[in-house]
Amino acid sequence: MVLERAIFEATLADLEAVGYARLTMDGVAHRARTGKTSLYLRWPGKADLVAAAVEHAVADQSEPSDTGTIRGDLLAAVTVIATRLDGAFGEAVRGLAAETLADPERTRRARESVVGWADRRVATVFERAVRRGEIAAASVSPWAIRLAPVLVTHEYLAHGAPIPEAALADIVDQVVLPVVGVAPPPPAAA
Amino acid sequence: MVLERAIFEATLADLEAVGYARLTMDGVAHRARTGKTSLYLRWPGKADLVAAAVEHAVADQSEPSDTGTIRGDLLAAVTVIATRLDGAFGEAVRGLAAETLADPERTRRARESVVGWADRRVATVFERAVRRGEIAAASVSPWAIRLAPVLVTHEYLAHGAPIPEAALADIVDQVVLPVVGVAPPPPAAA
Amino acid sequence: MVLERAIFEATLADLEAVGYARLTMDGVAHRARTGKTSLYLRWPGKADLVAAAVEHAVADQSEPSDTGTIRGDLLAAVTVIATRLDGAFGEAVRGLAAETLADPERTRRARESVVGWADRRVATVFERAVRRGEIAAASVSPWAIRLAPVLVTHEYLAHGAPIPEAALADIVDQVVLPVVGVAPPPPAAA
Amino acid sequence: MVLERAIFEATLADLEAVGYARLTMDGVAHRARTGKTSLYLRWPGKADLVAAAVEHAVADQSEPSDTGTIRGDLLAAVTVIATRLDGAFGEAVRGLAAETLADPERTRRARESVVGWADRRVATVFERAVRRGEIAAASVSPWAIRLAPVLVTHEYLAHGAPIPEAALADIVDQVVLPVVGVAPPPPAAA
DNA sequence: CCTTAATCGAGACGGTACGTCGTGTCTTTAT
DNA sequence: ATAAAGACACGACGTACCGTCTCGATTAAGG
Repeated sequence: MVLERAIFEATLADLEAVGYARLTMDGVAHRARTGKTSLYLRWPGKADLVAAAVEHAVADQSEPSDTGTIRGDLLAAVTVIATRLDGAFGEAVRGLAAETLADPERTRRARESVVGWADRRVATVFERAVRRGEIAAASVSPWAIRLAPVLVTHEYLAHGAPIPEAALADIVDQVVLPVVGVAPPPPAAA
Repeated sequence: MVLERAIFEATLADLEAVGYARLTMDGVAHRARTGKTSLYLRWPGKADLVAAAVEHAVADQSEPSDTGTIRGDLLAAVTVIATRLDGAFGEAVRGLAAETLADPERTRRARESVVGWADRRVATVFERAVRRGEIAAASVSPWAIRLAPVLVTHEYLAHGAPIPEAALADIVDQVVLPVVGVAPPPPAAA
Repeated sequence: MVLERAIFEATLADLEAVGYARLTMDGVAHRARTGKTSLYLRWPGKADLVAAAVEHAVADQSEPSDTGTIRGDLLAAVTVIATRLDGAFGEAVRGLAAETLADPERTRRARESVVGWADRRVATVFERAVRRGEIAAASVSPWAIRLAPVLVTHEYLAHGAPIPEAALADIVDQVVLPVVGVAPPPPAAA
Repeated sequence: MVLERAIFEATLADLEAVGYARLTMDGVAHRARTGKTSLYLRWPGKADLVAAAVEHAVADQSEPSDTGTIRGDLLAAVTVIATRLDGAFGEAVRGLAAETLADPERTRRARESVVGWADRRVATVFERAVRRGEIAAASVSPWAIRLAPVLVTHEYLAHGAPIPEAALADIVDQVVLPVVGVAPPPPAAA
């Protein structure tokens, strides 16, 4: 297991260093001070390795910060997503978009995990807002939850990292808050 | 130019046949009955070629169909997007998400064009709805326009093609219509 | 080493089949049931591969046949040279004449080996003749030894294979024997 | 014809600059300030072009210098041959050894011309020696004539240019003079 | 003098081989 | 048994030339 951890770290480091497209199995093995054998014993290919490394990396979840308002919590959440995308995780997302894992079901799960962890954060934010009485429980649907993760991820795929703060605020104010029935704050005077 | 057209057609055909990941320059050249030289004379690599082929393919725009209501028009629009994604275009989207073109600015433009053409369709739908008085002009923002293309594209990237009709309807009813201030129809009894 | 042997055999077979100019690395690799990588791991290019294959092929030396007279022995020797030239070895000679190996010193050695093995055969013939008392030890110089191999090789380069027997006899009777001080036999009545 | 001359000069210049193996039709055309069309209109390929250029170059024959003795004349002759080989002509010889022209008969003639012009020089030297009474007319055979050109050319092919003067002297003293029945001078004390 | 044909330069084209790189399998050596 | 190390078969990459071709521009000869 210590080997597995070293491989994951090497994978993430290479993702960050050269990106998904130029990441090589040889390179990962070398950085992890092991041989390709050890990689192929565990994962059938590059895409599977990257998927595993990323799932491992997003596993450690801290509680989303509580700012007192749904808007503040959402801004905090999208900021976390945007920050993660600006690194190894983002590169993995690009790779998983393009390539197929050996097992189709595994592919589905890996792609799901790209936004899944972010979904859970947003869901927590919404639950808090319902408890606070800021939004109605009925307005919380899977689509409403997924909205923020998807839009931020798309922004990354289309325009790269880092995502400007203004875009994050727009996503929260012009899309997410209206969908859950909260009036966005008046735009600041330009 | 006749050669260029043949290359584009070969590229799209191969995208459809084997997908982006297994598309090869040799393969495209062979199908277009030309040599690799002619490809590299025009584009520096596979990603650039695919980007050009796709931009060429999405260029021919028909007018979005007018069903009489914003909901009908939106459903028609997302269906067109979903249909395009289930083919060469979709495969190109995957490739462009993962790979970088030779020129960064060109990369940005290519990625923009992935949803740009769909944006224009949705914008037309919204303009009609404003004229009909279904929605307020103020509720039409770039984010509102981009919403449908992004969500459909994400659905494709995450779950593959074809996208179920129910998902398309959900995107329209639960996200887009609320954001532009239209009450969605009551859910049909299951 | 078993792989190396297979590569040499494939190289010689292709030399014989298509000649030096149309021998390709791909072709050799395919015939040897290996990949180009394995070729380039060992030799920097086509010329080096062919040089190595030829040196390997001429390495197995049988004792020059002993006919009892210097003239008979020389005729046997030039016949062996001529026979070798009419095959893979001859094609390699053409290639080595025109192309340069990666390493200049290696080039010199490879070109030397083209006639070197034949020199050694002729030297043995001369030693026997000295022991028999047919020729004086003083008349055996490096130039006298090299004479036959060079003339036969030139005949091949200029007029191709197979070299007519009459030409071989002329080389022995009109050039080599006079140089070592043996009167050639009177020309057969035409 | 002025164009033809320019092409020949460009060919010889490129032979001298980069050697036969790396000479390209594009390169010659560019240096001659013409297009490839003009080359292929006249010669079917690189080997034919080089053969023609070389035949053109060796055409201008000066009378072999008369030093008063056969040995001096022979030394002068082999020096001329060695000098020519150390340049474009030598590179062409390498090419013609390896490659085949479009027309086999043409190939034969081209290869013949490599040593043919030198043969004629040596023949003249021998005629003079016969007139002087240095050698017997009977000892002048085609093989005796060809000996010097072949040995010098081989020395070039095997060891490259420039050929050391000592080797040229050895060829004359140890091989050619003995064959025509002239006792070579005693070796100089080292 | 004009025009009709030929030749030229320039370079795109279809194709073959090059030499390199990465993949995923397999073998070897050493625990 | 498992791990490191790396050789191996394979296939795609992007480049260089080949020999063919098309295309204007220029030149030359003939009406």
